[in-house]
Order: sequence, then C-alpha cells, then structure tokens
Amino acid sequence: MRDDRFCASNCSFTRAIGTIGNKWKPIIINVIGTRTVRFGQLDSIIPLISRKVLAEQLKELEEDGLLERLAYKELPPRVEYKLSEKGLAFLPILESIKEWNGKYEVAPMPGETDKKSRVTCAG
Amino acid sequence: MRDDRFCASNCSFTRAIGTIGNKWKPIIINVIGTRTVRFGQLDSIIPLISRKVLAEQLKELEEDGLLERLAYKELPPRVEYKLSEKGLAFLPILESIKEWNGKYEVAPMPGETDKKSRVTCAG
DNA sequence: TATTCTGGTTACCATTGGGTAACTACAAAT
DNA sequence: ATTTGTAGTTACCCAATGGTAACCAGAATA
Repeated sequence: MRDDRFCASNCSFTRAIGTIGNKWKPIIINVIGTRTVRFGQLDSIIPLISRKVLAEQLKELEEDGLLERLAYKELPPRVEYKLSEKGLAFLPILESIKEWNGKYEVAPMPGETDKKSRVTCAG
Repeated sequence: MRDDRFCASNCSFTRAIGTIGNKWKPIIINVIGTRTVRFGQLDSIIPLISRKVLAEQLKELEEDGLLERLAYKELPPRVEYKLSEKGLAFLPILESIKEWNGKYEVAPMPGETDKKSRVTCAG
C-alpha cells in the first residue's frame, strides 16, 4: 500500500505523497479530526473499508507519526486513536482540499442510485 | 485507478479524494506546474511510471477538469499538457503539503542506495 | 453454560493493477 | 529503402491488493 519507491525518493514532496497519497488515509484522518476514536467506530463510520485494510492503514499512519494509538489493557480490548501534532497539522490541508473541490467540482451531486456502494466520510 | 465508489459518494470531500487521492496524480500535477509539457517529457521526467499508466492518469486528470490537452495535428504527433484553472488552483495545496512534510518528516534523507528504484519529482 | 463484546490477525481466494513488448500512422531524414 | 521520432493503444501475464470468514483472549452478562 505504501510505495517504498516513493518513500525512498530524494524528493521531499514525493516522499510526502508516498505517505499520504492514497485514498483511505485522507479519509481516516478527516474522520478522526480532533476527536479520539476507537477502532470499531472507525470501522462503522467508514463503510466499505474492511477491518483488514483499516488496520493496515492505521498501522502505517502510526508508523509515519500521523496518529497515536492508545491501547488500554482491558478485556474486551479498547484502543483509541487520535491525531498526533503532525496529523493535526495536516487537517488544514484537508480543509483546503474541501474548499478547492467545492469551488471547482463539475458534477455536484450524484443521482440516488445504490447507496450501499458509496463511501461516506461522515466527518 | 479512480474509485467509482468514492466519486459517487454524497460527501464532497470523499469525491475530491476519489479524484486526486492516489500517488501519481499529485506528482504529475506538481511536475507540470505552470508549464506546458509534452507527453514524452512527462514520461522521462517521471521515472518508474510506465507510458500506459501515465496515459491513464493524464486522461483521468483531463476528464476531471484538472488539465488541458492540446493535440497538434502533425506527424510525428505532438501533444501538450497544461493545468486548467482548477489544476492551477490545486498547486497551493501541493505547496502546503511540501511545507507540512518539511516541518514534520521524521527520516530526512534516505541513504545512497539504489538510485534506479526511486521516484523523482524533478519539479 | 453459552453468548457477547473488542481489536485485531491469519489463511485463502478472486480481482485488479501495472509492467513489458509490440504495434500504429506518416513525415522527414539518412 | 530503411530508420527515426511521437503519442498512445493493445494483448498478455505476473504480482499485489483487498475482501471474507474464521479465530483469539478473557471478562461480563444472561
């Protein structure tokens, strides 16, 4: 998922894209926002992502220092995710993407077809 | 490459990510910048991208209104790509990603290993 | 006693992504 | 007459992605 050729680039920008340039990570970061969110919450807030992929993405985001994972030694387990300083500093960028998209998007709203097959950010 | 489930979301942000949330598109947009660039130039400036994938990405970017394609009726063919207004408006976002990464990136520079296997933005 | 609850992980399998090489058209140059 | 150059496209094939279902621990609840 994370492309090592990107992360090993001598270009800082390319490395950044290697870190956050995929479709799930911006969504996850946006959903977490300034909150503290549990794994199960993320799994249900973001439909169409499987637990497997969600776990992968969270692990990578943690490795890249974008979020913090707090595991409570309880049973049943409880794990909370929140953005690190680096992750929080990324939020304004997501906001400017929203603005940009709102300003220039061509097709405004899709027709009411198959709701099940759509992704929601539900942020 | 472009995920239809994202593009059909009722969430504007998710749709935006469906459009530009992959690894090649930000790179391509960054490389083009304010210039006018030919297909072959892109192909040689961006190593490790194949012509096939490059052509795909360019087509999608054009469909999404991020760039304009100017084909001259010559032989051998000449095609020039430049960012549209929407594409140009995306450049500041890429700049803020660069800033953000410069500020928070953990591993600063990779060792001198296999240069061939790296991606360069060469912007 | 059996079920539930949570945050994963693992094995298995189908789908997809993406690379490579060959091919196109035609003009100009060798 | 053959090669070169451009911007792709197509067929083919292998590797990687990602989904599904099963499984785990161990306490609390019914």
